[in-house]
Amino acid sequence: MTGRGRLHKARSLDVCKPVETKRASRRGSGKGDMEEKKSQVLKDENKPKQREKKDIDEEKPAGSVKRETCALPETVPVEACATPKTATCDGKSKKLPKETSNCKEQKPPRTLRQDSVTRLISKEKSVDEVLLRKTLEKLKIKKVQRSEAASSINGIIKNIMDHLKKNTQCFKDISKLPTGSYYENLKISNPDEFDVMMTIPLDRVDLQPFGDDGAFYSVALKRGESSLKRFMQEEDNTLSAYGMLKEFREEVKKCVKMMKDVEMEKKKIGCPAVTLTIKGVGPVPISLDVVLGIEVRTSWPAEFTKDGFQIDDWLGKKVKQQHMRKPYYLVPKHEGRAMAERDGVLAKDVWRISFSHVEKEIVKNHGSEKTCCEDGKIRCCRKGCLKLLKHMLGLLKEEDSSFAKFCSYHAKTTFFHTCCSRNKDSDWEASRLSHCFLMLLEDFEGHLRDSKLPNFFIPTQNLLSGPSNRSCTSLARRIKEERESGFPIFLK
DNA sequence: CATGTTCGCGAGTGC
DNA sequence: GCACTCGCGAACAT
Repeated sequence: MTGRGRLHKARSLDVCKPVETKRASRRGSGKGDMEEKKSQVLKDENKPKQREKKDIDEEKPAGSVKRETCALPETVPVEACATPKTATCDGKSKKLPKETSNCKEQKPPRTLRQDSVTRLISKEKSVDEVLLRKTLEKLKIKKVQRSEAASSINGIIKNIMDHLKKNTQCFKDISKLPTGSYYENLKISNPDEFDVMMTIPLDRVDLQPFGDDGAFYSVALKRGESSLKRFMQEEDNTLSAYGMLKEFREEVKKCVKMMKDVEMEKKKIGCPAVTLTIKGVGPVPISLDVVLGIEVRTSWPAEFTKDGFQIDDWLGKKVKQQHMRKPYYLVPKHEGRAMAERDGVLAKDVWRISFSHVEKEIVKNHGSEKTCCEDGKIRCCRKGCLKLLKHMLGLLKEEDSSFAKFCSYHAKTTFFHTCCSRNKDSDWEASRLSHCFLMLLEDFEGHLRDSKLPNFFIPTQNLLSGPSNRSCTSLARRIKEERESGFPIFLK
């Protein structure tokens, strides 16, 4: 009854989408009556499909071999990887890259002309390509694991929210904003890290830059009643990040104390998160970052992203404006020593702008065309590339502790920059995974060599100011090695 | 590869 | 305001 009405409304909102359903459009590309009949048959059994395909299939080996990619990594000779671009094993039909394989007469050893026959290229699978796909496969999160982790985490979040709403004054208006890689579908390997911002709405604040990198501010409330009054310092009305986070922490602690298998980690200086560790779910402990945040319900001040966030050519001017009209968030985070002082403000009381919500939004909506990655439309490999980069960085960190200061946010930021310079969906076509990944790596190496990686939103902030130049160049060199030798690191 | 599942999420609704 | 349901998309699974 009401269900109908709802459906209607939902549909009518959807103005930009094509009217036809996916199924319809898929069928729309059907060949003819014959085909249509066939497709009915196919539903029952999908064996008989020779007829017209025949000519095309000519060069394929007998159907016996399906695409089993599994044997590959072991069989890939390292030398073969050294010439990734020209190594042309036609991945689809035979999965063995050995040149000795005799199953067919071998192809003429032609070098690929890049642009001439794009058809061919998409058929070709370089050695890299296969390894990368295999690696991505491994990085997938298992359904059961995800399910267990999600229900555990969701329960905890709900508990905390309920507690804050019922038992506190200052945090009673809180809402949750899930962010970070899990919620962006970029998490790899295990669902073992969750980030949830708990946001308090606030209108009308007065920001004063703290330091000169443009990311940190002191926050003064306008006069008037506020449940946050007790966190305000008398003299200047600034809101104490430290005081508020402390209180927040204590409340979360009260509530978490009752939970089995959940522990709270020690406070980390300057860190806006209350980190909870959940054991007993899945093979590894899960860490849940609960981040206190202030939601400021006004458009971003223009100076925030002056010269930054340049997505005009990638996602479009309109999208950019939409984002800038949305609220922004502040989290209790500072750099350096807590008691460092500037203009009468202590570092421990400053806030950093957070753009997690925008990051999430653009990761989910990452195409220059709105339809990118939708069914039946161009699929891209952007996310795949980023996952691979994150994975590689993780592995390199494991093997060399001097890379400890590099983090996945460096990967993500690099990725955003690369998306801006290669901004068309066709630059990222799914079939060109290895090509795209190589580009991304080269970009990353570039940033590392310069020791410069501007925050995507606040370009005055250099995210590589932490790590030493030495470790930057060393990481760059290491990545280059991997890139040029066909990613042996992924074989382990 | 088509089809089925589950989770995340926004919109809508009813209390 | 809030909690709940619904329908859809993304990603995993078969």
